[in-house]
Amino acid sequence: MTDDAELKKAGLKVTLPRLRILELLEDGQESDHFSAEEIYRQLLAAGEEVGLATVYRVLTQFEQAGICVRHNFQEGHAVYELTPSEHHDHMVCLDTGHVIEFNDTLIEDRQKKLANEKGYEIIDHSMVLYVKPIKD
Amino acid sequence: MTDDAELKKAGLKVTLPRLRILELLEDGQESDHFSAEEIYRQLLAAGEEVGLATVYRVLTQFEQAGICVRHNFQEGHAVYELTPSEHHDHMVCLDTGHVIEFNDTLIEDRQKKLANEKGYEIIDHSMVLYVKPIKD
DNA sequence: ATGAAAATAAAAATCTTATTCATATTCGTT
DNA sequence: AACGAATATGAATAAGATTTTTATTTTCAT
Repeated sequence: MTDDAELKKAGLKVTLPRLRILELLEDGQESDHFSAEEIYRQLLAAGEEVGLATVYRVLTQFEQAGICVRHNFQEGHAVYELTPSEHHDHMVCLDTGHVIEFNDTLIEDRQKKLANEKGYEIIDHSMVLYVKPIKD
Repeated sequence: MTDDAELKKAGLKVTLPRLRILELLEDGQESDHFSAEEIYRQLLAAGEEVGLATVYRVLTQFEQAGICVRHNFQEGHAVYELTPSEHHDHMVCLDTGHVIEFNDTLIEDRQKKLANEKGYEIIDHSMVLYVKPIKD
């Protein structure tokens, strides 16, 4: 689907800031998770005249529309990534800050089971492994 | 170990704010995870003359000393609990805010295995299940 | 008891995110 | 292609959480 259509489907008017932010998220998709501040600086660096308030507003709208998801790692600010087609969890390398995505059905199933045993259903979950490279 | 000794062992001078905050964490241990603001209000309510800045400072020191651990759930502020003797993860009820602690070695082992497969060792991890009661 | 080192309270600063508001842009209808 | 209502924008400001600064007070080894 085109970015244009993606925004319309979400009931959002097609504006330059929204297109640029969506493109940014799509471009970096494999490499990175972005903070609002990072997106803001990249837009400025690219010559866009955008306000930080707009970045936050748009990211919130994207999140509500299901276009992207927000993660609260431990850096004191949220990071966003395009909503992945398949759910995944994260490893964050404490040395490099690199983010690795992974998915494990064994864990997912177990989580459901544990919640059910306590009388709950899982609405959402977050699992982040903070790791360092094994030295050998 | 006495609170007094606990502080000294951490290289922290024994002061009233530190004792009071430590007591608070110990008292509520089973029931709750506290935000800095909550601790501050409880101390004020108890007649202590303590500054919010001190609460934050002391909590940070406690965390560095390993006395307590900080969690970043999704409420916009961190919560603290005494460092548990056995590691556990959390379910947070989205209806009531209630926090349930649990531990599952099956998941823990699997996490280690997944990290190792990618060439990493786990330094820390966080797993939070956001849940709602099953209606039947 | 004394004094150096460390801790405190209060205020102000910071950082992240949200809101207000006057202006500008989108887009369905002419 | 222009109009106009609805919506979006940017700048400034506000709000909430946490940290830092600074002058004063407290701890604790002597």
